[in-house]
Order: sequence, then C-alpha cells, then structure tokens
Amino acid sequence: MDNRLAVTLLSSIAQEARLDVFRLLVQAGRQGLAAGAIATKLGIPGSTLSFHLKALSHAGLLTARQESRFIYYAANYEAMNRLLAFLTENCCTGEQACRPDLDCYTKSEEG
Amino acid sequence: MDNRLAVTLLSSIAQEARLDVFRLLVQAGRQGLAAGAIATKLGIPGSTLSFHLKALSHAGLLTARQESRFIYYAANYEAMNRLLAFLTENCCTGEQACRPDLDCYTKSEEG
DNA sequence: TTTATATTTCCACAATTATCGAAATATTGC
DNA sequence: GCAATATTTCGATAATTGTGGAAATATAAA
Repeated sequence: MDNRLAVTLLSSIAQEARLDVFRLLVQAGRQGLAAGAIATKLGIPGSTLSFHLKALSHAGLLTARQESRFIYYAANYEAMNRLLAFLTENCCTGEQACRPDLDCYTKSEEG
Repeated sequence: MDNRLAVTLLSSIAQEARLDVFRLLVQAGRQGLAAGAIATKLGIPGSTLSFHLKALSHAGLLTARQESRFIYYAANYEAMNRLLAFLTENCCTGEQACRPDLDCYTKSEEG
C-alpha cells in the first residue's frame, strides 16, 4: 500500500457520518445492511448517505451487492486489515509501543 | 476514545503532506526534527508546513519542544497506538481477520 | 541594538467536501 | 404499462480545508 491509497482509505473514515456507517456495518457482519436501513438507523437523508457510501466504496472499505430492490453494503474487513497493517508498519517503525495491545503481545520493558 | 476524537486523529493523517510528515517523524524517533528540517526534507513551504503541523499537534499526534531557536516536532507513538487500538476494537468487531498480521498472531482457520 | 535565523500568523484565494431536496433511475409486483 | 419502493444522480449552496507569499514574532549571536 502506498501513501496515496492510505490517504484515500483514511479520508474515507475520517468523517463522522462515514465512521458511523462503517462501524455500523462492521457490527452488521458479512451480510451487511441495505442502504435504506443504514439511513434509518443513523438518521441520514438518502442522498447524503449515498454520497458517503460512494466514498467508502470507492476507497474499497465497503462492498455492495444488489438483492431484489435493495442494495446491501457490507464492511470489507480485509481492506481495513490492510490499512491497519500499513499504519502499524509505516507509522510506528522502530517503536514497539506503537502496536495494538493484543492479548498475544507481551510488552518488553523500556527505558 | 469516542468517534469524535477518532475522526480528529484520522483527519490529521488523512492528507498526503501530513501523512508524509508523520511518517518522517516516526522514522526520526523520539528526538524528532526541527520544523525547518521537515520543510526542507519534504519540500514544503514553511507556512504550509506550519498549518499541517498545527493540525497534527492539535490532534495530539505530535509533540513539540523548543530548543534554542528551533522547535522540534516528534511523533506521539502512544497517541497512534490508541488510534490503532480504537480501529482494531471498534472497526473490526467480531472479525478475527481484521487484525494486523503480527508475527505473534496465529490465524485460526475460517470457513 | 542590529542582524540573522526559525517559525508562525495573517490574508487572500483556490480547491475540495458536505448537505439535502428534487428529479432521475432501477427493480418489483399488479 | 402503471404504481410502489429503493437508491442514486443532479444541482445549488454552505462549509471546510489547503496553499503560499508577506508580515509578524521569537530566539540568538555579533
């Protein structure tokens, strides 16, 4: 992943409405939610939501699939995974502290 | 960390010049780099850089310390750590796949 | 105090982003 | 085809963000 792509990904979630949308879809799981359901749950007008869904999709953080009259949007966990890997590798170089505190990770002492 | 703060943090690195600055400072280590050095290395006019440094500092991703005539900016690894933790916890819920692929982490098989 | 250096603030302007109603475009069922 | 529903596109507008030269501020050295 290059800086350009990272900025696109980051920009797509660096906005309250879009971060809300993405978090909602992360919770919703692989099957996702129809656009209308997202709009209702978050209280966002359809046209505004559509604008944000486009940004998230364009960045690759969402997938969309048509099902009958509905369009289901779902979080692309792999894309988010790649973003997290980029940030961990490129924005924390040489700093052990700068890693998510996963249970499998044991901190080494530092001066 | 709430959504609001996360958006502030994300916005601060969701821009090419600022992501460049942050990555440079991550490489530079705890002692950081003087503003002028950053401007020279990245070829950014002083006033423009100052604008971006303010955004990063305001988000808490940089620390600044005066030393003689220079102001040294350094990456705040802890803040980035917290952001990564937020993203891992809140934007990947229920999805084991959505975690940085650290060497200490062993993937479980998935369907 | 004067000069030099480092950085920021100010300002004007350009560019991008966000909002949302209305109209347009599907898709489905009658 | 017509009506109903779901979503997107269009268009106008507001708000925010990014850029960089010039001036202001701060620190240091002569």
